[in-house]
Amino acid sequence: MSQPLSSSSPRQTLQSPRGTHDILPDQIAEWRFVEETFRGVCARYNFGEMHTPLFEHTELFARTAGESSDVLVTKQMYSFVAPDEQSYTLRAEGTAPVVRAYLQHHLEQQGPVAKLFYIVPVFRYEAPQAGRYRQHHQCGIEVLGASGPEADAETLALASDFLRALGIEPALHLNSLGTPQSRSAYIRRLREHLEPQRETLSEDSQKRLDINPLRVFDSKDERDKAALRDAPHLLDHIREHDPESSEHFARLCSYLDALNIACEVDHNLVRGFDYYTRTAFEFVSDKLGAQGTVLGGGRYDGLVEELGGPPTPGIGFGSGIERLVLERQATGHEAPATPPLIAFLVTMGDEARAAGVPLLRQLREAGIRCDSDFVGRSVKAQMREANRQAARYTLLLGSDELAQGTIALKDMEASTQETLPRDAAVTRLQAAQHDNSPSR
RNA sequence: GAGGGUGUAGCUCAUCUGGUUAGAGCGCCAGGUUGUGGCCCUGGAGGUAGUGGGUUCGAUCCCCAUCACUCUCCCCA
Repeated sequence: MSQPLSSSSPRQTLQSPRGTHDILPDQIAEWRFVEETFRGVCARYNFGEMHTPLFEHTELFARTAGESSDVLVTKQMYSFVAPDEQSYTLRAEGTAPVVRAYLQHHLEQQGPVAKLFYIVPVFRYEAPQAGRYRQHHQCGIEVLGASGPEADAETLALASDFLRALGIEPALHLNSLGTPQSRSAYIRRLREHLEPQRETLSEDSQKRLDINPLRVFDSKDERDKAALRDAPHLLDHIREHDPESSEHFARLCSYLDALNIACEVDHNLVRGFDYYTRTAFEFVSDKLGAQGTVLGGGRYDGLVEELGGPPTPGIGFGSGIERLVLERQATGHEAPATPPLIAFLVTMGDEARAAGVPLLRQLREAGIRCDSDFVGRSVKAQMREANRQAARYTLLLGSDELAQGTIALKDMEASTQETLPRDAAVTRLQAAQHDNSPSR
């Protein structure tokens, strides 16, 4: 296809940047459906929608990504220096900006718990792949101020309802990460277990062993899996040494049971950063290849402090809209049809064409969804267009009708046509529009 | 960042081991009706074969590079 120009040929067309995508009119219904479904579920759970800026001070994401992490900070962020010589970064994840706003606007003063949701684009410089893009869109929620497992249950109930409303049922994977204290004790144990087998690990995992041994669990390499086969499980360690987290997990499980939400404990489900605590979960599809996580989240009781706020527990999730759409397509779902075009105006001759301009406006003012030809095509072509647009009715305006102050109204399905006064036609179309409007 | 696959009209694809003006279906436009759609018929527009090099008498077809897409590792949504 056409190529991005390399400076000299101004006539070549540009493409959207790698890993970004346009969403065209024929796909927008599906997107809207996902977004509106999410808004609807959030409304029922009494979450408040919010927007945050597309870019933030780089420091915000640098802090949540952790100084030690080579993941986000080094290469994966879209950072730029503005004319004020400060470094800014395009939203690299959903949670940090919300927490920043929570602190900045003192939402904690409005009550003990803040329940927030958002639908936003997220930018990361990654190698594009199926279900992984450089700009993707996330819908997510954050519950700030509640530490008990009820908040975890609320979060998972909302997530589950959302996915169910979309008609998809990915598997819920659940784990507990304990607290930074119990986790670091566990990491020591894990390191002791893996260190002797160092040579048998994959190259990646040998590095992980030094930086964050927990991450070895992420690996799909058979050698790593073998090394982990009889490694101690984080959850077992927590059960033995972290009674509070253990209790939290047990109660959450019983809530999920009461909510009829099936889940499987996944000992390989881990997170890299210190501010993650206890509950971690992912809804994973088996139809999406390597990027199967359709919704992921967990508890982050240490994050608000990390961002300079008072100790505040938090839990939330993010869900990739692109992946939700892929999953729905993979399971044969289609967005509800958009409301039909009620009327298409066909004009004959210059005079009628001119008269059509105000007539169209009158129809729109009457609430009628209608359209017309804009390139002066033949009547036949205009009729074809009306048919292509699946218009319920065609309005025909020519010199005869013009002279009589009437208009011809053709029912495209029944193929019947009658000539009637303009106002009568408008009234008729209004009724048709009403019948075809989605009942609310 | 590493590795594999792909790249021909708007879309989906042909073009048989490199050989004259690169084809089809769908879509689009127009005609078949002085003012009328869906079906049908006819005609038309639209491609320097992603791009740039190379090999060759000759390349859509072979080689190299580059770009894009795609899949996997990695990571996450």
